[in-house]
Amino acid sequence: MSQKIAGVKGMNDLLPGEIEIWQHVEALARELFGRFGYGEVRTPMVEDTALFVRSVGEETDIVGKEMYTFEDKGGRSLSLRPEGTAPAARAYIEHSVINQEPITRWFYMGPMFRYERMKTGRYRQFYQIGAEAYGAKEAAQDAELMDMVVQFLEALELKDVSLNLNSLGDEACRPAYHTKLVEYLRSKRESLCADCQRRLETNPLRVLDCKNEGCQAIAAAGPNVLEFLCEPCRAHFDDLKRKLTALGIKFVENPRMVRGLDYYTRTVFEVIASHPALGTASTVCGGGRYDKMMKGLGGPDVPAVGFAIGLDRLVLLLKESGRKFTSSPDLFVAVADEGSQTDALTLASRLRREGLRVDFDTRGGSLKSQMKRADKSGARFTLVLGEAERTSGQAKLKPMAGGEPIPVALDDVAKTLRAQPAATPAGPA
RNA sequence: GCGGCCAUAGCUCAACUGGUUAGAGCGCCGGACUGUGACUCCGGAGGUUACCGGUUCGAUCCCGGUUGGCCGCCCCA
Repeated sequence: MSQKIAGVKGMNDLLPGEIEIWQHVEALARELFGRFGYGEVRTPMVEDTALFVRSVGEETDIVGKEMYTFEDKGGRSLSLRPEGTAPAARAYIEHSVINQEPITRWFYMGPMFRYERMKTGRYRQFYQIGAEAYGAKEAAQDAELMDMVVQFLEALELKDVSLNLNSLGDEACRPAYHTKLVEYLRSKRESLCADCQRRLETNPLRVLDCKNEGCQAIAAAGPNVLEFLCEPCRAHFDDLKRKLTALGIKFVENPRMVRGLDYYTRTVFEVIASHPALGTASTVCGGGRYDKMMKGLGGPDVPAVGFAIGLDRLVLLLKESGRKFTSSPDLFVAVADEGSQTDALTLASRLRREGLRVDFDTRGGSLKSQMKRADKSGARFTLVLGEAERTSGQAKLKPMAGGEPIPVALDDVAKTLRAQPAATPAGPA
């Protein structure tokens, strides 16, 4: 017996029955983002490793220990993309888009890869839908982007989500805050948890969102990043809050929210969904402004702001909602006798050409078994084709939810079926 | 990367402290009803008990390893 081959750990198959949810979310994103003027881009899933090292940051966990990095046969160091912002920026630079238009709005969707310990809502191949706006440093751009996220989540009918907002300042004010924070945390070192004592040296900002109660109290009493913002950063943040309010977008100002990627300046935001099905994977969207990244990658000095939505987590929430996303056939064509199979196949073909969703059991078999299949398919109507129908040219549309069969000419099936009122949701007990 | 829990049919789960041929529900296939699904009844297929090794007269059960899944930490979407 040959060995069974299993899928790679942390990388999942999506089959019919579940894929419809993904398609629903993706279709909605394309439609809605298009309304906002965002165009879709597709970049390769593999990039030069240096792209991520220079943008995401060498010291981040993502680059430091989670990338799928390998050498190709030409000796190049390549990596499976762990996120989508850097590849999009690379494409933007490479195609000199800045010289063609002053403002560019892009979105993308597709798989990302991080070698991590798996959990609910966290996989090694996971999917993001992201958007990036290049060329506008104004707070209005941040606000428009967040409006798009909010409208997207609303359209998905997701409840219990909250938008967290913060500003990390820029190169003019962040260093002073950083120094002050480290100074303060050092003075409280003995009271911090073991993890935070380590973070103090590696990534002091991370102490701010430690779950430990003692650390939270210490962080809350420490220097507030928002109080260290320089005047331009302060003005930008205030402007953003005013515009969000004008848009009717509720947000929570959270001066202790930090993000794991190095490229952010000024605005950072997260959308948190509180649902038990997500466990600790409650962040469904994260984003922010990265005004310095383009230049850092050797491109033009172009400001940018973007976000990424975790599609896997959205799908988990939609599964929990119990909503149905599958669509059923309009008609099932059943064959009464073997001699009618070719005509049935031809009929099904014609009706599909006319736009109907038609199911048909190509194996034939007893009429009873075909009826069972028709029932299971969820088809609205079943049409039985046999010798009698072929000679008379007349058949019946049997409503699977119950009721009287509707006489129909074989030449008129699509028209007659479309004229039928939608099935009544109410059924007998 | 660290700590803990778990793995039996396609799915959800049984099988007293180690003891004959590993069961049920759902699903699937067929029949009762030979041109009509659902409800009911009857029957059938489907398992190397995740994998490898050990202890034992005997292992689904005990032990070790591997792989995979879940939870917390870390981190993030």
